[in-house]
Amino acid sequence: MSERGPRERMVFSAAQLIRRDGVASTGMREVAAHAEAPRGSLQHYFPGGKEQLVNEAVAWAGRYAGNRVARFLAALPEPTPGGLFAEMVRQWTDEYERAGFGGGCPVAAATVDCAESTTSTREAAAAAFAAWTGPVARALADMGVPEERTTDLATLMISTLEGALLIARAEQDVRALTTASRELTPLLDAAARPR
Amino acid sequence: MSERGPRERMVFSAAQLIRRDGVASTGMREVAAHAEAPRGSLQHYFPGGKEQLVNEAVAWAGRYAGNRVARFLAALPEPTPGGLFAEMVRQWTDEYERAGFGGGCPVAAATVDCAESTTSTREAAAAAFAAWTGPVARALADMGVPEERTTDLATLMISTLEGALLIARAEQDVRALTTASRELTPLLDAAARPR
DNA sequence: CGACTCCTATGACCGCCGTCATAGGATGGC
DNA sequence: GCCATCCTATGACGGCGGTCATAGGAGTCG
Repeated sequence: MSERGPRERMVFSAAQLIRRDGVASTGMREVAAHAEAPRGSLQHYFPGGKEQLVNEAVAWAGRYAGNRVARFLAALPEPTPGGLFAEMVRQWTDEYERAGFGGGCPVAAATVDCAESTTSTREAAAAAFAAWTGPVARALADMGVPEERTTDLATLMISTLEGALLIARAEQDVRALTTASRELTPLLDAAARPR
Repeated sequence: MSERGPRERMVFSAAQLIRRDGVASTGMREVAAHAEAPRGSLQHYFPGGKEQLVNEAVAWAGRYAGNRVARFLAALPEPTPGGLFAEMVRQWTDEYERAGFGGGCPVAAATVDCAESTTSTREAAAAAFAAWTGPVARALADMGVPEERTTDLATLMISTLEGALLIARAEQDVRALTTASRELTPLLDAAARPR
């Protein structure tokens, strides 16, 4: 994950811990330890305190998810909406089967924990969802989905994925994820066919 | 909400606070205060501590969601899968437009906050999802959805709803919810038509 | 009246957390 | 050598949280 400076490591570690334990249960000391960064660097790099760190972690996650889209497309021999969604789902089923159900989506965690209490974090989460929805919608457009539906379908895909993630984690079973992919594929592919 | 004994009020209050602030940010003292119950009653009724209280709140939420399904069906002149989903979504859009985006789903909150740290709560969340999926699946069966698809479609509906809830809260906009309803309805209704 | 059970009340303990304050290196330019 | 800047290090503080311990009503039944 590109061993950059301690600052980036801390943001990355924060995202990892948040997606596992939630925002409130993730301590600053814990982030520093996980990043193998000095505790004193926290207040140096993040004078805005935990709020700033969390917001940057959320933003990082949004960018990461958005960037993944291009990689998924590259992996598909023939890009289809259903194929893209299947890849998005597969990223998670792979992780869960390989490493267990330890973590969910950090943006979801931040939303659940901070939506009501911390305005700036809620806004960061909204921005992260936007940074994710945008590339997905553009990809759908490239596949022939009419412009007026690209954003709606992208939102649907991400909604379904996020919800299935929750259920999969609760059940410790990828069932909800594979079901989501299977059931949604026909609808998505139908939207790409010119009518 | 049926002014029952203090015990039930505390469970109900816990669910309300959890869905607003998450599990970790909800204090026991806060629950007692919200329920207008004496603090000492907490350890009396919930000797298992916070874990027990949270688990009961999650279970309560699951039962509540499951029971709602019958009410939604009763409200529909002609029951259809899409109509049921629209009602499920409408419950949330109504709340958000009436009372603001203060709360999400308590089961989602518990999953995000406790899935990795507290096994019993994760199991309670899985049970809550099951208590919700069951009635939905049975309703779909009654509408003519083939048995082998009822559970899958019910899971899809709840996945999509949960994810859209997250996005709606982050954006403070019901857009994701209405989109989910609109885009999923054709797929759901198609499954009810005998082929 | 006494005893017993159920519930309430309150204060104390200990641990964790975010933050602040302060000082100690390190590095690079001059 | 010296200074400025950037980063690191560490201890302390105040607050809050869950839990425990202990005791105080409040009925009820014998």
